[in-house]
Amino acid sequence: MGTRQRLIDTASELLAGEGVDAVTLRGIAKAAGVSHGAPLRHFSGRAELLSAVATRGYADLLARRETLPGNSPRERLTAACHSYLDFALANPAMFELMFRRDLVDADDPALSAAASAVFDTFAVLVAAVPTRIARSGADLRLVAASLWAALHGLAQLWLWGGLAGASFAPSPESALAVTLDAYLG
Amino acid sequence: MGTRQRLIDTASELLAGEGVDAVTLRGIAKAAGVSHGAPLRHFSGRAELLSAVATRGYADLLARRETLPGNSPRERLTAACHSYLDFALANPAMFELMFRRDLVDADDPALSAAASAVFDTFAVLVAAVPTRIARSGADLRLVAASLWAALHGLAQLWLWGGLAGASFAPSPESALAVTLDAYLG
DNA sequence: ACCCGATGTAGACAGCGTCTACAGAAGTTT
DNA sequence: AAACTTCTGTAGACGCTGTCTACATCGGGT
Repeated sequence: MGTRQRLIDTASELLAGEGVDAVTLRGIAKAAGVSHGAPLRHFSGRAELLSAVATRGYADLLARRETLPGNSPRERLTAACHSYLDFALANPAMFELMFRRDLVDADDPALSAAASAVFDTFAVLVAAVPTRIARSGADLRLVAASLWAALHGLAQLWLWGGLAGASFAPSPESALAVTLDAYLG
Repeated sequence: MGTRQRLIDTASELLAGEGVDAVTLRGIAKAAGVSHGAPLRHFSGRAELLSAVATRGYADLLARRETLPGNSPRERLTAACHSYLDFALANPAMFELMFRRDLVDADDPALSAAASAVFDTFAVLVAAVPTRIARSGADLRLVAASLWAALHGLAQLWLWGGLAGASFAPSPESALAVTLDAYLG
């Protein structure tokens, strides 16, 4: 296995184990057993290495779409929504990295392709379900974007800690149920 | 005006003008005309200073709720939703700071109070509107959280750049319209 | 008049990303 | 086979960051 791939693997493990702050070039290099300057032989800088990590994150997220349970399009869509939230809650650091513009090279073609693929497959799932909103004549891509944003905000706010507030303590699933009801009910 | 307040003001201007990366203790100190160690006389560290800045951000966001146009509760709710999105798009750096756990002290009581106030007033607005979902018997606080998350995700994804993708270029307003239709339609 | 806490300054330290100089290994060309 | 070039890794340096400490200064209370 080449050093480049080991750096990506090590960075992924470090990310999952220690959080996004621990993913430093020097820390990755040390964890991978190379000198602090070695990563720059394989990546132009930190952003490029983290982009490779984030790209794998999008790929993992997309892989969950391959085996969605459910017989009807509607069931598969709700399964996809659950899988998005599950991914974020199970891999909070990776999820954060994937949407941190300052840590990642937004112009990386592999990264944006992986991100687009995630959205595109989601849009396909949405288009297959005759939602109430779709019947109103709205652009289906727009509906998909809106629902995706709702999911994303749910994951983000939950990880942020704002939805576990004081007097009322909902579970992520219950909030998701309300969201899905709004769009699909 | 005390040095402490000037530091907060300078940091806010720096944040709005140069982005979240530019908000460094040393940069703020220089822009405020004091030595690099002076901020530590007024704040325990960077997180505490940025928490004060973010707290003002939540206060500004809340202030927009004071003068919402619209005669009916429903109109005021949609106005509040628009104002949330407008705030995020008009103050992207502040919006990012407000939800960056790593930059801010989550245990700061003033900060969490300001954040809670924003959500609470929103929940009040939601409770005043007889949405289709509310009629289904769901917890109104849960509905408010779900709608807030949808708004938040819309703002976040738009600033991230993911919603302005390739073949279809929606405006934030059109996406918001779909979201509002899902919850209120 | 004395003291002491509050405020600000300057210097130091470790850690960070990145650049450069250098060394060896590997492969290619002549 | 020899020479040269490219790839890969190391070590050190630089400027930046947040934070800590030592020192000066100033203002009010005893």
